[in-house]
Amino acid sequence: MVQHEVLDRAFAALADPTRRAVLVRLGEGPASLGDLAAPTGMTLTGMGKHVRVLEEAGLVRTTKVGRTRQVRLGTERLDDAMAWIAFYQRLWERRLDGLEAYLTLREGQDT
Amino acid sequence: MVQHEVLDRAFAALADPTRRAVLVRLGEGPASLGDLAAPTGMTLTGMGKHVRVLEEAGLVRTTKVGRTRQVRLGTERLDDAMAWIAFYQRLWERRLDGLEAYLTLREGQDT
DNA sequence: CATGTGCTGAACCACATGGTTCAGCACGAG
DNA sequence: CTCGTGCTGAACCATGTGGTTCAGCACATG
Repeated sequence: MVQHEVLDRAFAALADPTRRAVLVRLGEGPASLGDLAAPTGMTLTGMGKHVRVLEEAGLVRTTKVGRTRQVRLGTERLDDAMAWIAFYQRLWERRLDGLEAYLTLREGQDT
Repeated sequence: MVQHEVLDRAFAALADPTRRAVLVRLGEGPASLGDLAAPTGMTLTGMGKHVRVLEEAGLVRTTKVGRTRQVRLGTERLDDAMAWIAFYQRLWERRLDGLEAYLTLREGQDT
């Protein structure tokens, strides 16, 4: 099941609203760094850092086109992240079915 | 679609291998802080911080039982996190079907 | 009641993150 | 060739993170 570092980077990358916004934006098609920075009011350098984080997490791929850098989606890692959640979630679901029932029962009874 | 802060916390919480391990461990049933700290070789205080992060992210619920703190799963937020990924992933999939085809085509042709 | 154990809070540390400014490189257009 | 634009790198800053130690509170047990 997937290396830890991979998940670390992927989840960390997703933990920032600016970066999630970039991903959403990229869903509409590739964009240059400037395109991505403009709507946020952030500096190019700032956006550059975010994009690098996304790239190192494998959520995005970039290529230099002339003097602009094109950024586009690369969803493989997103699959990894979701796979992790999905796997354990399913595993837990069964547990919780029984557990929740047990707890609701207990909560009714004082201590 | 889910508040940003909620996702921030959930993803950030998942971005640490220690915390993911805690979640996995809790899948086997509730545990005390000490139970969780022991196998990691971490101090109680350290583990306490991790658990607090998980709790603030809504991934875990804790209750004080006597002088020990019982930690157990609370998967609602995990649903949120997965929902976000799943939503956009599906949205992107279509895009990428076309896009990837286009790109593979281009890659074959020199520049 | 006395004591040991489990947790909590405060203070501290090193390092990562999210952002800036400023200087400069490199490419495309005139 | 020259110039403006888009990006990049370095330096810097404030704040957050992941961990520690140490002091102390609170509960269960003898």
